[in-house]
Amino acid sequence: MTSTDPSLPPDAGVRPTRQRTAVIEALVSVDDFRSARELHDLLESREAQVGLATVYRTLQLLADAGAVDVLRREDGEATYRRCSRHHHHHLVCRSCGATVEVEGPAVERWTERVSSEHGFVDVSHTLEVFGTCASCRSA
Amino acid sequence: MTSTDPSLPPDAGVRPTRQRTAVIEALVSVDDFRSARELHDLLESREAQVGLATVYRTLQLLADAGAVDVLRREDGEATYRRCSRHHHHHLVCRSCGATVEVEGPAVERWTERVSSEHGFVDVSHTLEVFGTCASCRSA
DNA sequence: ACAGCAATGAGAATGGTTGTCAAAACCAAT
DNA sequence: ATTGGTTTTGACAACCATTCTCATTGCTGT
Repeated sequence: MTSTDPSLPPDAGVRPTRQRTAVIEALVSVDDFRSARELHDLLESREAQVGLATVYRTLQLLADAGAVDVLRREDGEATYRRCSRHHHHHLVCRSCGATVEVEGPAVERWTERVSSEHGFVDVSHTLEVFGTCASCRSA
Repeated sequence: MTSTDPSLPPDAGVRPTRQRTAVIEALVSVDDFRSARELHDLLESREAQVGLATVYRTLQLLADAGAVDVLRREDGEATYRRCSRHHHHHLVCRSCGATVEVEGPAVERWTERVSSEHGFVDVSHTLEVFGTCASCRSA
């Protein structure tokens, strides 16, 4: 099997199967945050034949590898999106779900400063911005 | 603004019952994020006799009123904490769960700027910082 | 081909959260 | 106090996302 798949990490013991490829392609084609069930439905409509459990497993794999970002909706349901590898945040339209990746050096600095002021080490952070995008505003 | 009165807002139709008072007192006594089940267990150990469903309902009520903050753990479970009413963020120790409320004018400005740059309106944001606090570091 | 490990699928199990609904508590006005 | 109407509660069922189980299948290197 040609390991030309660009999205799976070249780690040992991880095989690029038909199912995993299908999940990744689904993620690439819809460039928005989608839940596992939504992705599974999409795959079904494409006759891709992937079990729901496998979708979950693959998403977890990708999330651990840092290939997708995980975002929780208000109700706690996890959604996934293929993302660039460098650190960034999201601007999410709460109406249509459109997302924009944004960087915030100021935020990174602020996080650093505040956490060290309080004696916290080994810090990470989550930051998501929700709003109404331009097209949804006029619509 | 910062009413330290641990009571419900004087909105019409909302009654300060024994159960609601108990939930609020539990929230006040443990000044950390706790899940509904954890709070329910705590109430039971205090012989407070409050049904789990009522705990959920009360927490939702308080969250809607802005009297408590909701934070989701990694696994998606919702946790609640009594908080000051003004806008702030949290510094959370991922080892002991201790939380510090922090303010970030720089973050607020950045959020404003970035969202308007992308044509987003009516924006809100979530920002949580996770790390290891000083006492857990030395322990 | 063979052995061994990885991956899958189907369904069951788990667990947080919400819904249902009859009973109880409460408030206001007689 | 007694009514009458509304709110709240509790026990349990229902829901739903996620994980687990495990027998079966697929892949890989020898």
